[in-house]
Amino acid sequence: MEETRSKLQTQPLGWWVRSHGCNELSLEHDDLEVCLMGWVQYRRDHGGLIFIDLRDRDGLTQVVFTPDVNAQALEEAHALRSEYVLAVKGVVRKRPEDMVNPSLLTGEIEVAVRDFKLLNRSRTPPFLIEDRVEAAENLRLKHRYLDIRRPAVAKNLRLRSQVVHEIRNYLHTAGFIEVETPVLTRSTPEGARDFLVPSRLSHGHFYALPQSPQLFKQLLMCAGLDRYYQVVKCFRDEDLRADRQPEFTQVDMEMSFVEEEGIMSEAENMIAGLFKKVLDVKLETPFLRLNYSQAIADYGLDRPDVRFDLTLRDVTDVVRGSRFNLFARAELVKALRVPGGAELSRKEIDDYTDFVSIYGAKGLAWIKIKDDEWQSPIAKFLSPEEQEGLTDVLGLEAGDIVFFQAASPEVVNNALGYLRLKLGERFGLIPENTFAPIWIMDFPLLEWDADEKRWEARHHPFTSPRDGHMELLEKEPGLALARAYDMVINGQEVGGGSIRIHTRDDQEKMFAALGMDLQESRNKFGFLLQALDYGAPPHGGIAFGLDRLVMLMAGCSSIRDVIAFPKTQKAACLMTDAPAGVSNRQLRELGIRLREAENKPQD
RNA sequence: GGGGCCGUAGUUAAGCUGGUUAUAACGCCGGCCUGUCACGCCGGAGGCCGCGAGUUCGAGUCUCGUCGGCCCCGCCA
Repeated sequence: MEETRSKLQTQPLGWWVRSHGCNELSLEHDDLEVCLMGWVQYRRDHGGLIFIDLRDRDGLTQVVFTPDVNAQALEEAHALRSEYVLAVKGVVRKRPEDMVNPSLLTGEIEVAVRDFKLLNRSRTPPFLIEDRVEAAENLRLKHRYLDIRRPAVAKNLRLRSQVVHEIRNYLHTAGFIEVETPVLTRSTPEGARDFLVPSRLSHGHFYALPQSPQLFKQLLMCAGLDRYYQVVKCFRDEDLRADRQPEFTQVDMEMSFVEEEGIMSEAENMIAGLFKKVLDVKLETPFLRLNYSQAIADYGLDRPDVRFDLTLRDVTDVVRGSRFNLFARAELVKALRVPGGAELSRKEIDDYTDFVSIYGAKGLAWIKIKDDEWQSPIAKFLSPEEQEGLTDVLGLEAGDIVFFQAASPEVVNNALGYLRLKLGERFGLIPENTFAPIWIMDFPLLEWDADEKRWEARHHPFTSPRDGHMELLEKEPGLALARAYDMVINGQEVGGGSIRIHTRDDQEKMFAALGMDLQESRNKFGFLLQALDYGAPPHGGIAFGLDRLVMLMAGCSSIRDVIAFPKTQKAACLMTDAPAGVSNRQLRELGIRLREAENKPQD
C-alpha cells in the first residue's frame, strides 16, 4: 500500500538551509531566492502545473511547480501527498493580479520551485490536519503529535509559552528568585491522595510526588530567600474533570515580611500585566473583593461568576410562618429572580429541576409573575402577606420568574448557585470576551468533615487564622476565619493562597485543633516546626493554576486543550499507553509483589 | 463509588416502530487536466456496525454485561 503512494526517493537535508518561515514572505521579497521547509498541506495537481501549500508552525506558503522553471521537479512532484515533508528552493514572485488569495498572509506571492528535496514521506494521517475538522478526542490524543500540527492547538501552546514567559519576566523584575523543589518527597497527610514512588534503596518506603511545593516554599522563606517563585508540576491522585488533570502546573509564589495586601497587589499586578501584554485586555486594578460569606449569600458559590448580575436572596424570614410546610420548616429558603424568565417553557423548567437534583435538591419551586396573577404550583399555599413580602424583597415585576430552594444551606446554595450560571447562559446575560476578576476573602479556617467526624483545614493546616481567631478554635472552631484569599476570574478559581503561620507555637496549636497530638505532628512535620523555631519571618504566598489560567485566556472549556500531552478521564495517556504493567524483575528490585497476583488463578 | 451522553468505512455523520445487497460527504487509490488555493472532471477500493451474551424466523436497531471516550456528583483547591 505504501509503495503505491510514491516512488520518489527521500533525501537528506544536505547543506540546505532554511531562509524563511512559511508565514513570512510578501511582495517585498519579490524575485528573492528562498528556501522553505515544511509539510504538504494541500496539493492541487493540474497535470502540467502543480500547486502545493507548504505548512510550518507559522503558516502557509503556496509553492508552484512549473515546466518553464523546472520540468523535472514538476514530473517528480506528482508523487507528493499530504503531510510529506519538503525542502523547497525557489524564487518569490508576485502572483497574477486576480490570483491573489486574501485569506492567506502570504497570499500575494508564490514560490516558483527551482529545486526541492523530499525529506520524508507520510502515511495518510488518521484525521485531516485542519482546524475545521474536529476529530474525536480519543483519536486526537492517540496521535497528539498530529493534533498539535493543527494551528488551533499549536496556537494554545504558543499562548501558554507567552504566558509563562511574561510571568517569569514580571517576577524576575520584581525580585523573585526561581527555585526548583524536589519532585521526590515525602507523603504528608491531609489534602489529596498522593502518587507514590517506591524506593529501591529502602524497601517498604515510598516517596510521594508533591501535591504542591507548599512546605518547601515556606522553608525557603525560613531560609531568607524573601521572594520565591516556581513554575512547577503538581500531582494529585484524584478523579479527573474538564479542569482537572492528575498532573498540572502551578505558578507558585511566596513572600516574606508582607501581609495580605502585599501579596494580593503583587499577584493582581502580575495577572493584569499578563492580560495586557498577551491579550491586550485591560483588567481594572485593584480587583474587586468579596467576603466568602457574602459570595455564598449572593451567588451561592465561593467562586462567583460576576460577569452578570443575577443574585440570590434569602427569603427564609418572609416565609417562616407559611402554610407551605416545606418553606416554613426549611433551615434556609432562598430565591432567584430572573427578569423576563416567565417565557420559560414547562419543559425547560422540568430540565432545570433535573439539573438541580444533581446537587441534592429534592425539587425546584417556581413562580411565574404574570400581569394579573402568579402562575405556579405553589402560589396557592402563599398568603397575601407572604406574596407581598416576596414582591417587596425580590422586587418582582410582571414577566419575571422566581426559583426557590428550601433545604440545608449547602443544598440551597449549590443548587441555586449552579442554576444561576445555567440561567445566565440561557438568557444571554454573560458577556463574551469579558474577564471579571474578583478576590474572595475571609474564608472559614476549618471545615467539618462529616465522614471523619472532625474539623479539617479548608485551605491547608499552615494557614494563619485572623487575629484573635486562634482562640476560637477551642470553643467555636466553625467561626474562625482564615487569612486566605482566592482569585476568581469568570467563575473559575485561578489562584489561591494565604498568610502562613510563622511561629512554632501557633503551628502546634493549629495541628492540635485538627486533632493531631504532639507526637504525631512532630513526627510528620518536625522539620517545619524546627524551621519555624529558628527565626522564621512572617510570610505568605499564592499559587496559580497555570492550566486554568491559560484555558481561560485561550477561551477553551477544558485544560486538555492547553496541555501538550493530556490524560483521559481514566488518567491514561492514549499515546504512550501509560499507565502500563512492569516486569517482575522491576517489581522485585523494588521489593514489591502485587496483591492481585496472589488471588488470581495463574493462566 | 454513583448519574448522564456517546461508540456504524481512514474521518465526520445518517440509518424511523427489528425486515432484501448498511448510506452520504470528505479522505484514500487510478486516470485526465497549465492558474489553482478545501482546484475540477471520470472511475475504483474500502465495514468484526467497540466487544460478549441474550430475546427473535431475523439484531447496526431491543435487553443484559463488558471495554473505551466525554460531561457531571462524590472526591479534589
